[in-house]
Amino acid sequence: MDRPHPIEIADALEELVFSGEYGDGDRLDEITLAQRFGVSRTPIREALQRLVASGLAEQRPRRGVFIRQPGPVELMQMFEAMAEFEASCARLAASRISDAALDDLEEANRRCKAAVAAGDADGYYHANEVFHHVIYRQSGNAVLEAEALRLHRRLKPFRRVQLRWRGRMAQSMAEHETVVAALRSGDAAIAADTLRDHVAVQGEKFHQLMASLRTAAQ
Amino acid sequence: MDRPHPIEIADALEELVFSGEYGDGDRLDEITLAQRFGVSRTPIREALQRLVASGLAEQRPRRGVFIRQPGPVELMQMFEAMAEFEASCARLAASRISDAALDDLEEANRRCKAAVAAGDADGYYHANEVFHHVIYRQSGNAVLEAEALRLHRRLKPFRRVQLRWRGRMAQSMAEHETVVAALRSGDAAIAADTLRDHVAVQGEKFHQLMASLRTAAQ
DNA sequence: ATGGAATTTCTTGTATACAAGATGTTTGAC
DNA sequence: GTCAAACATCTTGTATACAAGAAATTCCAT
Repeated sequence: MDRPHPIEIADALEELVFSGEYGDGDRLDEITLAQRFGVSRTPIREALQRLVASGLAEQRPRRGVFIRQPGPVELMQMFEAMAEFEASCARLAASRISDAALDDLEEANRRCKAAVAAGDADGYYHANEVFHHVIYRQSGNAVLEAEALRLHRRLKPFRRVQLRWRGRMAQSMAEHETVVAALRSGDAAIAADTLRDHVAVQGEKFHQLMASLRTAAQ
Repeated sequence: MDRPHPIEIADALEELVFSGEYGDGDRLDEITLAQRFGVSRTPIREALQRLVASGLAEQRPRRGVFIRQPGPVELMQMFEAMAEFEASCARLAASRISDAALDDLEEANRRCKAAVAAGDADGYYHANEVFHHVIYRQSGNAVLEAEALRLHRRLKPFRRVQLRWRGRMAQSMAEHETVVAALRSGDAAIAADTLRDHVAVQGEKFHQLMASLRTAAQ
């Protein structure tokens, strides 16, 4: 890009954080970034504030802004909150979802399964994402949808570890189908509870992985 | 203040929006604000970005930032989302709340009732706020708590209209007590459902008010 | 040699100058 | 008189200069 907009810079920085180029506690030097993106400090500072607002970094006055990767505790809380948000979306969607959206969910599930069969990790994640996004949308509540999307996006880098558990995918697919069935029959409670557990399990699995890594490191 | 920090400016602007000095669609002129706060445009721009990030204003490129008061539809969605957040907090709090916090909830209820009896509107709102904040905190989930606080704060100016309904307060208090009882006995479902309805009713009432005002205006 | 204080350097925060786009007005042609 | 185009003005966006506080280094005293 010739003269990147602050919002583009913020997105690029986000990508750098997600891709692991910046780790927890790293300071984002304004001058360095200004040179890197070929702009002055002003738009860089705007982009940094955007990062701070999104919770990806924290600002210490007169010190600078620092990358703030969530620790194990906060991550668990994020997964738990995600589970609650999704449950809420499912609950509301149960009485609002359109037939077309139900078909979309089933289509997404088909693609998920196909991707699993083909060993296509990217395909799986994309289809899985579509599945969840459709439910957010069908909550019929743009505020809730936006919050769910935000947290979902934030947790994206941490969901990948799920792959490590053999057999989890099959169960995951079964849960998806239970959710669709509940939504089709308008059963709000089952849809909500199933989806809540479905997401919460990801948090559990992640927690187990963290624990095992921690143990292995010692 | 001598040289207000951008964050202080943002808070002040927020107050001006909540107090009604700025209405929907008003443009926040950088130069005017700079003179008003006795600083240059730079810290003003930072404060404005903060407002945009919090959803209170929207930025149109090369046009400026404009106050964006939520319309009736978005307000209903915000109340609905708030109800879901509170239900989630209550659900989690049911198995995590401390005895001390339960006492705090009952104390808050006592103050609520006393304020109602004394016709002390401010006292009522403060005690009511404490009640809800304790539940957020006792969810044991800082992420969820932060989201709930954010939305609660955002809806603050719109909750006041509740006063208009006679008899609502007594029912509201009864709902509070049902919630406390459910939390004390660890009944997550009842706590969640009661609190959800408790908040959702506020949205309903608000909607009715909006509709009546709309009708009256024609 | 080590602890501490002063100074130097480096970084953030603020002000101002400049660039570029958007809006509003004036002027001219039909 | 009306429409359109050019121009003037105003506002946002960016760069840079300057101020102020924090960290690091150096220097001195013990």
